[in-house]
Amino acid sequence: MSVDWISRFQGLSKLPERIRGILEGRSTVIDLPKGTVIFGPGKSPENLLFLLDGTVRVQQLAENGREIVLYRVQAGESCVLTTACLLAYEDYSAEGVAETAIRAAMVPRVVFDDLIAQSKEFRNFVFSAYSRRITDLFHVIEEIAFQRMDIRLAQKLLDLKQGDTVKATHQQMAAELGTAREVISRQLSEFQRRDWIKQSRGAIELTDPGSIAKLAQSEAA
Amino acid sequence: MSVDWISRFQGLSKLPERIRGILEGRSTVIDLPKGTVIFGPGKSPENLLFLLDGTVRVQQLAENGREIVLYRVQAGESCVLTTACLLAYEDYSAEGVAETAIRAAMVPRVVFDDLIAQSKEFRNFVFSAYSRRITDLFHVIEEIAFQRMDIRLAQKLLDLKQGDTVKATHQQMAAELGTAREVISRQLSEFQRRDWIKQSRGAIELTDPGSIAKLAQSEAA
DNA sequence: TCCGCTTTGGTGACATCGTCACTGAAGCGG
DNA sequence: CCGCTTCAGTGACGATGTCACCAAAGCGGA
Repeated sequence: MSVDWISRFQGLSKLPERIRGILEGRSTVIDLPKGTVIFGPGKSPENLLFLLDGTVRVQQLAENGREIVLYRVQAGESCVLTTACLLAYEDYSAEGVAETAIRAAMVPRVVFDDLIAQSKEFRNFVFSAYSRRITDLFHVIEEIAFQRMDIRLAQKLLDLKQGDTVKATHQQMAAELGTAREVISRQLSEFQRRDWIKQSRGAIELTDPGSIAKLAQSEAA
Repeated sequence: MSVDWISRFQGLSKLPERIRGILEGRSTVIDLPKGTVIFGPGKSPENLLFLLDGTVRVQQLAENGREIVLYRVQAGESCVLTTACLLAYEDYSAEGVAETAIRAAMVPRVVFDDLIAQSKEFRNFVFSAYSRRITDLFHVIEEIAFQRMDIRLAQKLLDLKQGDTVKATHQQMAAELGTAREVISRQLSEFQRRDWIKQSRGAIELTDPGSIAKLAQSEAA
């Protein structure tokens, strides 16, 4: 499995040749279909993943069926954080789902621990990944607690747009923001009334991204 | 500064003698008065702290003056997480404040990195601390996004009570839960109407902790 | 002791958000 | 075309957040 996937990772480019060798030699590249649950309640993986292609959505489920997206892991990042967490505390309700078909490098825990011990560069990569995630979580908390829903929705639309459309149902947008579907429906109706968007079943076309961006900026930190 | 503070840390008890020696020899025990800002925007410390006595409150400030308590670091835990974060991303608004007078062991970054490299036990301690914090943050997100305010307030009252009273102003309770003072005032009025509490300036006496606990449990995960 | 100031808490009015119940339209497979 | 499921729209109402303002409690100085 000696594919050169390491060079795709910004933070791993400075690894010494020897460490690169270990990481490359003892990892396995795997492909998983869209929708695969990478980790979740009662499903802690034995291996740590480095994401080569695709994205993983990490979300939290509540008892009442509501859910919220915490963050996404993009290609070139690692799932270290949540994975490591699960190893320590098994009893929480966050899960990671392959949002697209994904390709990832799988590294056994022992190898990971070994690399941490041996390479300062690898440590930097890992701790930097943790930091990124934690600041993401801080950001999520700040948004939920203090930001108006219309502004958050505007930001999310810009965040998720591909070209000038967002492919998502109102229910999915609600899950993104941790709110109820009805709230999304009303906000989108209002956006449509202002001619900012055109709605169709399962998709939202941004006809006036400028105005949306203006709203998204209006009180952002 | 060869005080034996390490034995106070549950997770460090299994450290090999050699590692203990390094940690003990290269750390400095310091005392800080109540209210000291340990870290915050534009104030990232050069050293990592292990908290021996007292508690540190980690909170986030929003633009509009609102704030929310993210978690507390108790004696026997380390501030590794947020400290490490700050080293990577300086631009966020969380800060750590000494909630009481505190005593802490200060470890330079280089020593910390060295210990990570050399000791598997130390790595376990650090990663376990990260995991704890991250699950805390997940919990905070879940509470903010999905839980009713009266339930959250009841939980917080039980959490913060010393004896049968909570010493805090309505404003401070609001900051604990990331809400507005008025909301706290109204909820507490309702609790008082039910004879669950007695209010006085800057303090809340829990006269019926049982009923409060019942509410706190009512929909908790 | 009284006065003036700050801090703390109380309240009404209103906007926003979450919940519930229900309706109807859009797609999809027979 | 029919029946089913999924998706979206809506009114009513309770819960929460915001704003403006007031009242009471403490506190320090005259």
